[in-house]
Amino acid sequence: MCPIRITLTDDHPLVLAGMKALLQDVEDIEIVGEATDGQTALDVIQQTTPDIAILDISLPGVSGLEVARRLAAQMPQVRLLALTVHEDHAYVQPMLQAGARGYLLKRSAADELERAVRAIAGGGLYLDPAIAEKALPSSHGAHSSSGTPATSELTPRESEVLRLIAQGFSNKEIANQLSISIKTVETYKARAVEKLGLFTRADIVRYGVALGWLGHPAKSADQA
Amino acid sequence: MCPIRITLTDDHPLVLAGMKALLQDVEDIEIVGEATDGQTALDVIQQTTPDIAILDISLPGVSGLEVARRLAAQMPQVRLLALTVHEDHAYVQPMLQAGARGYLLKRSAADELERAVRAIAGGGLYLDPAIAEKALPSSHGAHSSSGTPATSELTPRESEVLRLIAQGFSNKEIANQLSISIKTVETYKARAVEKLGLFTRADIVRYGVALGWLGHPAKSADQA
DNA sequence: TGATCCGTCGGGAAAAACCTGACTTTGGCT
DNA sequence: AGCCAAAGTCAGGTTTTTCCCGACGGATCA
Repeated sequence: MCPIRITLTDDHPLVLAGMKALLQDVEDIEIVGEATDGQTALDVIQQTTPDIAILDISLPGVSGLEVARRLAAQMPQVRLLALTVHEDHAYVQPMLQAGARGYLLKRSAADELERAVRAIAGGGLYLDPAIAEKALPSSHGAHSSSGTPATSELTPRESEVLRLIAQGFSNKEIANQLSISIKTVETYKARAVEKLGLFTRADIVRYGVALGWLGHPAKSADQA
Repeated sequence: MCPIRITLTDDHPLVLAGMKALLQDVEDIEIVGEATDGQTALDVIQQTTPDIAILDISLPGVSGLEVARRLAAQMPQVRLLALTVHEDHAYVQPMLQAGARGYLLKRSAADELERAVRAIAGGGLYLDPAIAEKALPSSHGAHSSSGTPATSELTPRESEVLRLIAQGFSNKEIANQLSISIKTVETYKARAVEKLGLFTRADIVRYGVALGWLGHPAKSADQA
């Protein structure tokens, strides 16, 4: 039997190296590629066509979610294992809808990683126990045709504004950054919080934290 | 020669296991303890008295900074290597003042970890190149006598208010939470931003992120 | 060929934040 | 004992921001 071929993606080289060290000791697992950002991950995965692509969701540049969506469209045979610190439901669902076959938390036990890999390699689906509880109950049928079911389907503008708000920018500052009117910013914000059921700025910040918009000091400076 | 004895602390078991895997392959390095929270870290370190304690700064419960300060007071012979995602200057300085002998970023290359360990074990001080630049220029002479030179000497109240602001709460919400007048909250905020040289809310959020006030979705719920 | 969604704005009312100034208590210093 | 600085507390009044309601053109889709 040929080994399970895996690519790893995490924006922290140290964490990446750690996971690699963890996995490469295992007999029938082979690390065939690594990346520390979304674009590179896409490239590496396309070049190596691994059995499983493990990727952190919070990536600089192209986000993990974006990577997942593109892979689902371009290389559906590659199975995705999402690996992240975020256990918020709002984040799990989109990831699974984007085609992820597994969702593991960084706070998970180390041996869960191998377990998840084997489960997915065997064609299964593996969710961390902690999130499995949350993810399953509210589940839905299976409509991946038109695109977006319920929550979290913000328009790009809405999402952008919400992120900037979470980062502490005022409507005026956002208006300047995006070169639009304050009024427009207010509209996006209003529509976004309406869709997501958020009320206070603190809600928005929490949402942003869950989505990985914050907590990555070094990165940022993306949209222009 | 006896090996370098090390304890590891990181709140993500997976990351912890990864670093362990990275380090334990090295000849003269021995992992003598692990922890995933600040209190446990303190216990483990006190029990094992390692040569070097590697600890992530953003920890649930007792923060890494707090751990560093207590260790500096109780076990100065244990050398600390701070390991974190935060490369903000505002975070490096307090950590070094708290006695850390090294500061490494998770975005650092993997071999830097071993390098840092050896440097510190040899009695040296190791800063990640990326932060060394920032840390050194603005530096200071060597006044560790009275305590706090310039920044970050917020009163408890100021710090508390600033944290809540970073989390997105309005002055009014904070006033309610702390059972004080809005006006008082405004005063603390004003004094805090004055001391820290912050200007916009976004500045405050960034400061909070650097201090680990945000970015830990699952955790929180501390002060009452 | 309407309905709907997205991006874009304005006016005016309401809320929040900001600036200036002030009072009290605690503690150290002379 | 008197002095003074720092920390905690608050108010009045002005400025800024946000919030609510409404609107319009373009694209898309049935």
